[in-house]
Amino acid sequence: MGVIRKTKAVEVLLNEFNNSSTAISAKKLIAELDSTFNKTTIYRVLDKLEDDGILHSFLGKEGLKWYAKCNGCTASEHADLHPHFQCLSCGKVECLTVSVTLPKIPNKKIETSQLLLQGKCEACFV
Amino acid sequence: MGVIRKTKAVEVLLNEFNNSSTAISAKKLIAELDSTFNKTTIYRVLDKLEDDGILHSFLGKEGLKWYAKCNGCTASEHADLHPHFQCLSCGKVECLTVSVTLPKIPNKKIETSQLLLQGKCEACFV
DNA sequence: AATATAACGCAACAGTGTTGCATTAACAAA
DNA sequence: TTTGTTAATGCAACACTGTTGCGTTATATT
Ligand SMILES: [Mn+2]
Ligand SMILES: [Mn+2]
Ligand SMILES: [Zn+2]
Ligand SMILES: [Zn+2]
Repeated sequence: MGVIRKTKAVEVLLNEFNNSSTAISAKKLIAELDSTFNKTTIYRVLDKLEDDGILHSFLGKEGLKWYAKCNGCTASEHADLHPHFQCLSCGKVECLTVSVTLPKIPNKKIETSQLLLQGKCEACFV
Repeated sequence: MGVIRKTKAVEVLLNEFNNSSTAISAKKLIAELDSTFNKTTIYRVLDKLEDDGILHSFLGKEGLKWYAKCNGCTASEHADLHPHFQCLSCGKVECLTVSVTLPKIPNKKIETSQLLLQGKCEACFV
């Protein structure tokens, strides 16, 4: 991939992620930017930014697709093996910087994994 | 919940799970039983069996819904906190009986978690 | 300025799962 | 066994997230 043009949509979406400390769902971006960009454009830009190693994606509750900024990823190597957290009260989703020790599974070759923790974020469980 | 009638659909679906050591996706059940039951019926029976603590569900690759037999769950208490494995070659999905040690997350109250391991099953990585 | 083509908007579609409603079947009571 | 209650079913239409094809527009290069 690569060769990405600096269009309005790319600029606006990158801004969203640079100004956010949390992950953002495609659904929310579409809702917010509905009047500015077609949803197809949003999906395509997110796809491309992921291909280019700028964003990574994962599935949250109900199979919704979430995106967040990558940390030192390139188009050829994605290292988004960290777990994610989703608050069941406010819906906020974050990348966690802790590392998980995966269980040893005999007779299986584990290539990747996804861990989604759910519960209450600091603001919600007081 | 509870008060479940022993209908054909319930019987057939329970049989599917009793004869399978792996998890089964709603998608596959619908494809297989298409000529026998309406997909709505299948979805509803699966829902109900889950409510009654007989099956548990989780999301696999691409957000597809998978079901598997529960082990000592009741309608009031579901303990399906085990991880799941999905083979990226043959698509097979299993419940894993290992226990995961969740990372300690400060300032968050973890209530539940989902760990999906992906890779190659024994039959596929030879 | 002219050109190449990536990115866009739009409409239609794909796939999984849900809902409303009339009909049928399970089960208990008579 | 017959009757009555209502859970379960089939069907069609829908909801929702995400995708595809294609003609048009905008970006970047020459
Ligand atoms: Mn992340
Ligand atoms: Mn399981
Ligand atoms: Zn919260
Ligand atoms: Zn396999």
